[in-house]
Amino acid sequence: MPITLSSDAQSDPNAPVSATRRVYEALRDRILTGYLAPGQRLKVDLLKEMLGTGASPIREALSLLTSDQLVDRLDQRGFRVSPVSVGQFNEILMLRCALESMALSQSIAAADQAWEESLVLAHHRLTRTPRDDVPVFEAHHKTFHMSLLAACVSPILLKFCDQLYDLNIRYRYLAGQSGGYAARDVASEHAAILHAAVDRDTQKATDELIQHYRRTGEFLSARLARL
Amino acid sequence: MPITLSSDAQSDPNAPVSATRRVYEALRDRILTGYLAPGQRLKVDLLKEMLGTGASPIREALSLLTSDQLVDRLDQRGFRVSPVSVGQFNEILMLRCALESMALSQSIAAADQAWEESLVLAHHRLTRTPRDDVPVFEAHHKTFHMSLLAACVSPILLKFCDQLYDLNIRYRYLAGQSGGYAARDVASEHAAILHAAVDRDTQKATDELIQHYRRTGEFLSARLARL
DNA sequence: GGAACAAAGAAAATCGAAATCATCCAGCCA
DNA sequence: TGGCTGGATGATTTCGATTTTCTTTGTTCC
Repeated sequence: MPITLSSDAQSDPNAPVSATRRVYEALRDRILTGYLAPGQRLKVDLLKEMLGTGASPIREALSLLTSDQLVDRLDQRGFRVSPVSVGQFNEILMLRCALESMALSQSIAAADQAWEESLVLAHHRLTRTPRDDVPVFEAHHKTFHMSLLAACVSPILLKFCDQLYDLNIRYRYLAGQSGGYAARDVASEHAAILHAAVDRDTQKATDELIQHYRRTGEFLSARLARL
Repeated sequence: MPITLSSDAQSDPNAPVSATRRVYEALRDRILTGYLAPGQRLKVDLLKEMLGTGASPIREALSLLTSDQLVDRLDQRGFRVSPVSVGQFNEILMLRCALESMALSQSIAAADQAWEESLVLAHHRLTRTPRDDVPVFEAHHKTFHMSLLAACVSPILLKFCDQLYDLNIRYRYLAGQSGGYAARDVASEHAAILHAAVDRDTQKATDELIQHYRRTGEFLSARLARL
């Protein structure tokens, strides 16, 4: 049983959720956490049994994951988990620095009180979650980073950032969670970003954010090189 | 019968192409050209009849188009063509300037002779195509712009640029093709970009490219405001 | 008269089976 | 011996039908 990342809250909790959505989220979790390994073939029959549903929702969910770059569609030859590479890891790092800088600047420029308060809240929850409660910690971590950008008025840019965040998470799981964060003072990096954002200091906030990503990137690179 | 944009050449021309891919390309053309109007509901039964195929390929193609931001999936209530707005048009313009600058810089930095030659070829074909042969002109126009970026070593960035290009095209069709290009000397703008790129003048090339987009953007904005 | 409710109709989502396609291996020919 | 053709097998893709869900309309009750 893979760990779940519990994402994308439904607007109406008791609304009937489609099988496609359930399968989509289940498969995404399994791919991000590495339970489904990079490069692994995704046979529809096996997934049917694994998830207890028919072929149609499976294929639709796989199609959705294709454009998230988490699944490759091999025309007429099925699906597979997208492979990973050091090159792609560096590419994601570069793009996150570039795009999240833009998004954060725009977010701070359009900031209001509600944004500021939800950001503080997200940070508080992050600090209060032990790192070893991986699913909850990861959920709060993503919420914090996305809250930083949330006031940005560019939905497409936000979608790109969200996608890149998810792509990056795979590499964090691949490198192994244990010891990864403990070795650095990540909490103070988060706090520095938070304070700069709350102070509306665009330059400092984007600098701290990029430094945060670069440090994590160097750390993960070293670990990934050993795989 | 909508105009076709004839995209995405198959690697093997006589390979059996899946119904899903056919439907995907057909629907994408119809959405980009405006044959399927923004906001219009996409009933699977109607599309089945229109494209002469079953529900599964239709739904899969619609799922793929969802992540291209050309189709909205309304959970349990079907699909619709993504709506358009002036705000989104400006957002796309902003993002294209930012992302294509990055991609073009990287492309020129990694440029080799093969890239340069395919770029010259793409430009030549563009200049030799009359503007009123819309499908061919549009295909060559996209090929030229993508050729500029083609040496960029960041596939994800290229995918984002490609997606934004397609999103933008919708607005060009919406504003109406006739008179749009004739009113400006677009050909010389393309030539300026080409020469700067061939000269490996990164600064000039990105400047010209951004100016090209901004001028087109202003022109289209004026026309879209009248709709 | 208005609102809540219920039933009928339409549409979407899903399932199970049939058709299509790729792969693999044996047999054959050069 | 090496390469090619041709069928058998397993997987993918697709279709037709069923089930579930949403929407609309008509009704009843305040």
